[in-house]
Amino acid sequence: MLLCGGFMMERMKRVSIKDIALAVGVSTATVSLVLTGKNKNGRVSKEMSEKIKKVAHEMNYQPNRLAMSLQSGRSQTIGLLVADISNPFFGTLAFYVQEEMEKAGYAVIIMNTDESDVQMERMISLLRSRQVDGFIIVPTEFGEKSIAQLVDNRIPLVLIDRYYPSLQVNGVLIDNYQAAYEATRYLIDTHCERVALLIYENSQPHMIERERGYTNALKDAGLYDEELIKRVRYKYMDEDIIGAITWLAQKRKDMDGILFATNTIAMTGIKQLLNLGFRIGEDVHVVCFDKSDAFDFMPVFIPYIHQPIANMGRLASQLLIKQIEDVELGEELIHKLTARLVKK
Amino acid sequence: MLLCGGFMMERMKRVSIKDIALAVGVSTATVSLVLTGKNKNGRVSKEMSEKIKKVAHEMNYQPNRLAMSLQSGRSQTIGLLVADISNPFFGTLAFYVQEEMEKAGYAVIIMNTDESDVQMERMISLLRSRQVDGFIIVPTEFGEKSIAQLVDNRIPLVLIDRYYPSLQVNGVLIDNYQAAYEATRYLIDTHCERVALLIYENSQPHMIERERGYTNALKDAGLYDEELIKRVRYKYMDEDIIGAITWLAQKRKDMDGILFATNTIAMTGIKQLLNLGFRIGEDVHVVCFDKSDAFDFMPVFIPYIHQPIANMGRLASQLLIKQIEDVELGEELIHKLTARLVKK
DNA sequence: CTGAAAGCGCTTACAG
DNA sequence: CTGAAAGCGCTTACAG
Repeated sequence: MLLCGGFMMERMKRVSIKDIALAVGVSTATVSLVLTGKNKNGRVSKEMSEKIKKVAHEMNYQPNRLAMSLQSGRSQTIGLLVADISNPFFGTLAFYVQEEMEKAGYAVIIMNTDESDVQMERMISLLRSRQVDGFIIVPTEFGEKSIAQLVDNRIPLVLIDRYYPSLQVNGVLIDNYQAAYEATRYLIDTHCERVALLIYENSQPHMIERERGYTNALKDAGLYDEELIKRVRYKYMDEDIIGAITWLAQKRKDMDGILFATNTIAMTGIKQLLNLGFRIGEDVHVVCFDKSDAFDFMPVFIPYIHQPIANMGRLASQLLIKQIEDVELGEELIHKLTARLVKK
Repeated sequence: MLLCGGFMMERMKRVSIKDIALAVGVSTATVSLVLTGKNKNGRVSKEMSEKIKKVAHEMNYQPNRLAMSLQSGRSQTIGLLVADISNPFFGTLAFYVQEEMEKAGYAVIIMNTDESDVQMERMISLLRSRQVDGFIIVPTEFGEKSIAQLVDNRIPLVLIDRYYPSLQVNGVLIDNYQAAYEATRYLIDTHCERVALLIYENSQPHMIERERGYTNALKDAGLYDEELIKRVRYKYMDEDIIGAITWLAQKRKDMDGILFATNTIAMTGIKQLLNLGFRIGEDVHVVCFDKSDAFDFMPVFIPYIHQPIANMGRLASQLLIKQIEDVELGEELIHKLTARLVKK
């Protein structure tokens, strides 16, 4: 029984529950019951049930999830807001979020905020009007208000990679203080005495924590010097980094170590060090956040802080699903995973 | 007029057109008309119209796009299927597709096929049941049947990066033959006489074209040697590449150039060359597809074929939108963009 | 064991 | 100028 023989060349109207009901000679309610597997206590007879399934299959019935969603109030879709999907860190994060959510039957709509608060707000509202069941968000620097609104409205939400300390909301990130402390400590142990920090000029807690880890490690070793902290702007990153490295090279000829607060900063920073003739691992030691494929091509191994991206993505997804499905969540709001320093 | 004062702590039922109608004392039809801007020929009085807008705003009304979609049959959502979102090539592609589709009011659901035909089929069906308006797909090697079905059903669809020659469907990709020819020609001009090719063992047209470009360039120069073509498996890429390079180094000591058919192959390949003590640009010259940040760290510049990813993503999006909105499309089905060889 | 009816939140003829 | 009604494709009490 092929009902769509001659229509192959037209964009076909898809077959609905009604068409099946009509074909079998039964009500749509019965069809729905059978097809959704809610025919528990033998409500529909075995034979009828079989017949309905058979016809549905023959007619190549695909349920319209939009209609199901409208009915149930659940879209089985979540929104993932990242700063930039073309950045491998976020790409990988998206990969694992997607994988984990799909297992639970959710689709993921990914959008880029490009670090803009305005964009983030727009996208949240856009996705809400699409009735997403929840959000996983890498929040922007000054977007606290938009996030607070989600929290107030009890929208299922997990922040990832960064968070706002004032908000009562689930967060998944690494222990940035500990990671930066350990990385700095490593440089000290490598006999660096003048360790610089290159970091975003930015008030986000995860950056502040990294700076605090760096600062404390140096203070604990009696080596702290405020002048060695160089801040760069996200928008003018490249020129600021080049300027900072150049400055350090000229004014601070005793500089012998650098902690790069992000991988992106490290990429440009290391390039500039090489341009200026520094021999990494000899004239200057460096550590950075996150591995980059590029490091494999360096003549010397570049130590880095390994963020467990897969675990971050998976944990965030699991927390979100629990929120959506109203499962008890446990006390802990912020989940700090441990980042490992990889020294080779 | 704030109607939701005390409910802030409950997950609120969102305000609907009905609530507004009730509040203003008018029918839902009128509210809909005003709010969708379809109140052309003064159907609704100016004052009433203003009042409705005002109340809608005060009640913080957000339309439910699911309901709109069910009604209109348009979800304003498209599916983007890539091989792996954590790969920067696809991440960047996704970035531009997303950007372009968003401009036109479409959301993008991104999914990973992981190069699996089965996965691709599953995802297409999943997304169809979510009523996506169209697809942009990086097709898998043997997934022709799933794609053919979309074509038969006249689902708006654009293939990207790869295509199936037998199908009448829009495609956006680079001229792989020309690119590979030019790259190989460049190696010959650099005085290489024994140019190897490292390529996936794979029957996809884009790979075949790359091989054909390579082969013809060498034949035209009278330098072709079948033995210099080494095929690697996607699943066992690393070991196969290492094996291939090692083989070339041992058995083909006269090998003096390599064309890497993809960036991923190049990354491992170059690493292995370095491990074996080859000096790139001296003992052996290489060219590969796509730039990688890693190349900035090489002591010598690595020539690469620059694929115009942004243009590919944008063009694919525009073609898809035209299909969805039934705009005349022009004769050309396959759009081959020119890839540029970057020699520094 | 099965169906008629109401409803999810919208839009769109149709009638007045 | 405005409203009642039907419908998009489902599900879910309710009634029999």
